[in-house]
Amino acid sequence: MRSETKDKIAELATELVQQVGYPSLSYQQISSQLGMKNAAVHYHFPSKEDLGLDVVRRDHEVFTKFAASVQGKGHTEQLDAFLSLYQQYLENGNRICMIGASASDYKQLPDSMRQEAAAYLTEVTGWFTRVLEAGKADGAFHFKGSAAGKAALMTSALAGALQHARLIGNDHYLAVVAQLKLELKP
Amino acid sequence: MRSETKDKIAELATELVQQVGYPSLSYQQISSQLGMKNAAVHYHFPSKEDLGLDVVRRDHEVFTKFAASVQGKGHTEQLDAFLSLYQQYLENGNRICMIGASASDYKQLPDSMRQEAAAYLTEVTGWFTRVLEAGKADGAFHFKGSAAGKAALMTSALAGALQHARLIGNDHYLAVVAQLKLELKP
DNA sequence: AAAATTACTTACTAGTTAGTAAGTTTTGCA
DNA sequence: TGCAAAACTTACTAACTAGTAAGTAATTTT
Repeated sequence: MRSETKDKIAELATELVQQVGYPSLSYQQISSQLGMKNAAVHYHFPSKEDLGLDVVRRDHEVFTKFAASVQGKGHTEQLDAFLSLYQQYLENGNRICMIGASASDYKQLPDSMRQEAAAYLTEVTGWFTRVLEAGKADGAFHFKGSAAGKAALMTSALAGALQHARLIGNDHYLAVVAQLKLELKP
Repeated sequence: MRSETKDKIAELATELVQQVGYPSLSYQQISSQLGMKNAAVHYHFPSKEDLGLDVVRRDHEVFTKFAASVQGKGHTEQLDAFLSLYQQYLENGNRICMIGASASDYKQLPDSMRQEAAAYLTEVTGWFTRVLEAGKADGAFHFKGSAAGKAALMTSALAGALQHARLIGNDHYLAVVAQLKLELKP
């Protein structure tokens, strides 16, 4: 019987980080929202760094499993699957992605979280690069320059679009996605 | 003799918001760094909302003046001027742009700041749209789809790239800029 | 059944936060 | 020179922050 409470804390903390950021994440908010005491959260995650690191790690794992789950599928299909993953954040309370949240909170992050977030972003851009590269080879995608450059552009555009959508509405995100897909057409 | 102190507070607050975000901006940090007392900052900016709103307004004004200053120049030149404006953030302590900072801190922002940031972003995307549209008409730029869609993509990509550069290095931002410029070539 | 481990609660600390009220100094002006 | 307004300082508050030590109840292991 593994710790359900720890999972619940991590899940809520994940949502809160995507909503308000790591610095504004508080033990009080977590404990009250889960109907427990402050110290109970500290029991599972002694320090805030422990909690924050676990949050980023879990989100990283979600992506890794996602990448494995779409492996072998068509390149357009893989891209669409990623886009709908991000779109869920938008529709679920205008969250931003974990990488974007980590990057904007960067200066307040402990080193362990910085490194984990960097590894996460490196893996995502790597995945994008491979999908784009392969998609170009089999004629599914078209773009100028290197796959790595295009991947860098796309990841940053999507992260930025999620954030900008908060300010000027979800249509902005949809417009960015539409433009990206349009430009990838052969 | 206008208030120099108020300007200095606003300037430091601007830098801090771009570094650590609005929620982590503290009167204590500002006052100690400027060699004054907490209450002195409150004298000029009674509430944190007053300060935060002024910070976004001033940054908005900087952009408005920038846009006016490059008006009439070549479209490629205008775009390059904007890019070097952003690149200064990167080189000056890995700041992120005010709009990106506002968007990621959105859930913690008072309404006045949300509205000001939204107006700011609307103005920036509008400026981009006009520059792209005109640049396409005179053959300086090439892109598929609408200028508005391309503008949405570019603003989000640049904001996201500034943030991602914190995690994986400044080369990421440069790669995104290079890709954007490459794709705009006729 | 006893011992030990897990999962908490109670109660607290030291530090930080925005914000305020009242008093003081500095500055500009008549 | 004297008055008034501007620009502060001193001293404080209430609320919040992460974190801890000690105690308790439940569960698991021996």
